[in-house]
Amino acid sequence: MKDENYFEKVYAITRLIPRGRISTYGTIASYLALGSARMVGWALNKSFSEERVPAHRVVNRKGELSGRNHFPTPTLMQELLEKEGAIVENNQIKNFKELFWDPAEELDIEL
DNA sequence: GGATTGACGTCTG
DNA sequence: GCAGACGCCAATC
Repeated sequence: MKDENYFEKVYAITRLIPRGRISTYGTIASYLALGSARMVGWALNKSFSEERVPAHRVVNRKGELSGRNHFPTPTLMQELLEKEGAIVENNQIKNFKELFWDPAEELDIEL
């Protein structure tokens, strides 16, 4: 029973994302030293079956809602992001830079 | 057990 | 600056 699986780490980080904040696969992957951003996407894919993880707050490096197609409804992701104050246009977050959240930042505060 | 795919990222052209 | 190809690591077929 490896509780310390890489996807559990991703769950923790994704759940720690504050409302109105957004993170990226590469940042999380780099922080968790997963070695590949794809691992993050994979973990989030399982997250739907595991627990309620705000995966809609996690987007690719371009700030694009790449995973919206995997949501129950392709519009759900955008709806949630807009509801949290994010400006989504053309399946891409306009104020992505402003809403960008880094796990290291949160860790720095905890430390 | 091998080959392909996958919610991505970085490099080269 | 944009487009295309390769690389990552794991799970699924």
